[in-house]
Amino acid sequence: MTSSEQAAATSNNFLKTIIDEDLKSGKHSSVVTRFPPEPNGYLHIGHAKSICINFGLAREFGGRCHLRFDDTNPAKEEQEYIDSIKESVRWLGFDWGEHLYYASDNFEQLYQWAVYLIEQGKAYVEDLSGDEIRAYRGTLTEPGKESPFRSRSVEENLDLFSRMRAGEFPDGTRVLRAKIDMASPNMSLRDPVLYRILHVPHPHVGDAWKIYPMYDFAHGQTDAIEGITHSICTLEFESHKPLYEWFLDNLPVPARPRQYEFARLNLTYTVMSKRKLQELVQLGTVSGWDDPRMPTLAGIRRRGYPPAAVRAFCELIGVGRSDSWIDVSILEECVRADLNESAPRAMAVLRPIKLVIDNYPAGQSEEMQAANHPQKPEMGSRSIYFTREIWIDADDFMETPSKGFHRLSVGGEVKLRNGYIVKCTGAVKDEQGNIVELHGEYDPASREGIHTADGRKVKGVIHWVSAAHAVTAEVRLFDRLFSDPSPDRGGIDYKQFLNPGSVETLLECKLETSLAGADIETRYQFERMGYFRQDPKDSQPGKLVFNRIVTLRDVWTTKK
RNA sequence: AGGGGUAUAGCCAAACGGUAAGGCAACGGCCUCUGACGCCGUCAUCUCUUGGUUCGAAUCCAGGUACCCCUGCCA
Repeated sequence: MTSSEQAAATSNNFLKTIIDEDLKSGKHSSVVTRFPPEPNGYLHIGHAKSICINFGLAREFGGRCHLRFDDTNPAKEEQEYIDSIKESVRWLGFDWGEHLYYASDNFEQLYQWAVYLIEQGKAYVEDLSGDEIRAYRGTLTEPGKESPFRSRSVEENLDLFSRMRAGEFPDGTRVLRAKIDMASPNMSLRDPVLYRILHVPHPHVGDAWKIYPMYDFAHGQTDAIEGITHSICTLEFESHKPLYEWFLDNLPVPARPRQYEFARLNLTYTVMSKRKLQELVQLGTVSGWDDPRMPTLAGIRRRGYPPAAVRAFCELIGVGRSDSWIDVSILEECVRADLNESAPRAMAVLRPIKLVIDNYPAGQSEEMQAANHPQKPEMGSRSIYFTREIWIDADDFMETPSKGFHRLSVGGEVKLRNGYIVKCTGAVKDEQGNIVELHGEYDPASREGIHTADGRKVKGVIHWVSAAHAVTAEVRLFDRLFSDPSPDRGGIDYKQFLNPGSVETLLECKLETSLAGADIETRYQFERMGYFRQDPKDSQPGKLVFNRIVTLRDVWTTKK
């Protein structure tokens, strides 16, 4: 555990304080939370925060966390989303055990409770149209007025509601409403809609229902049925809390859950709304929901972010109630911290230029051992090969070096990582003056260390790959999807901030031979270049494709 | 006749009337066969603001200010 994780792990937040007190006072004997997505899209990094909070709290306090699909609006929901949500939660490292639930499994109970409310004179069937309901609702500063249908008899309401269920009426013709207070300053208490007619099949319960409960009528009661003790949601549900409690107060529910709200995650340089993400997919701006540049869990998974790094990130950013913007670089830093520990090192040349070692015999090949991790000998080593012709990165050569550049230049020398010190003796150019090949000489006595035969220390160490042994691969370098820190700030079309250089595809990269048989899941550090993993969709044994997960920190190029 | 929230460093964030944790970033320096990693050090006389209570206030009280959420038959 790094010091940052330690600090974060011990750091307090208001939810832990509440649970701690509830447990100590005996209000609850154990904690039960739930992660309740609607299966209407793919999960993103913002959901990861909620997943980590809910499952994390349950884990920390020895309770349990349910996975519950809040599937009350079949018009938007699909089995595909149910499957992908389960997969993403598992990928993140959480397990709901036996506790997989669907709000729709409670539809009959919810219906009975609606009937109960009607019998109590606390709900009525509304015949007003949607537009009329809106007009009657009033505004933020003016009270609403009561519907003429508000005073229908219990008998008529019961009859109409059962006929709604039976499918007698077309969509949109009637709704069931709670009779609360049309003058409440809280809009959600102005006779909220409980049920609407929807002749739409449901992904989980099929075509059993023609009416479906609204979120507000389902959520709290479902929490109560499942025995949820702490129902944790985001801040925008705060104004629904009085309604959440109104249902619990007016219905014979088996338990009394409490709702608590936290601030949702905002990340810089990306967009998080489902609508915008969907638009990027539809427009073809990205290759799909799992494009490695997307903030979706499917995307960062494909990109290669380790789930443990995402968990560490969620722990690090904390839980509060103030609107906050987290810089993506913090997420990236968590990814680096994780990968630095676990990723085996390898050498790969991304923008190859040939270096011919003139004093090395043609046809000779020397096998060398390279450590897989500089600080972890237990991770072993692999063979690399030194030959007369090698590839080095074009970025590691400057004909006339700028101040502070300590890589290769004509007349200069560098250490070839895990190999020899080599001195550049010249650059070959084509007619246009482009450098096409470098020549150099090696020092046979310089295998160990970075000191020359005469005791000088070379400043630069660069990576390289034997030309005779290299395997060619495609490498995709990703950058932020947007060039602005908050592309979805109001007023301006977020698409105008799209970063045209968010992906760069390099087709002729030269990798060391050990990478030819690389495991598809293994994440590597290509030394000095960053962390990489094979693209799980596009990489094949004969045609390798690597994704750059994240760069290394680089003070040299950021300073320039 | 509006209501409900939130303000602590560049970004997060702790503190629960006892004298401003921690992380990220930044800036110095050390180490290094990755300009990586690691290590050492610096970084709020002060908590949006104005008053008040108190021996003592980021914490309590009163008044301002800024931002967020709420007028779906979405969740």
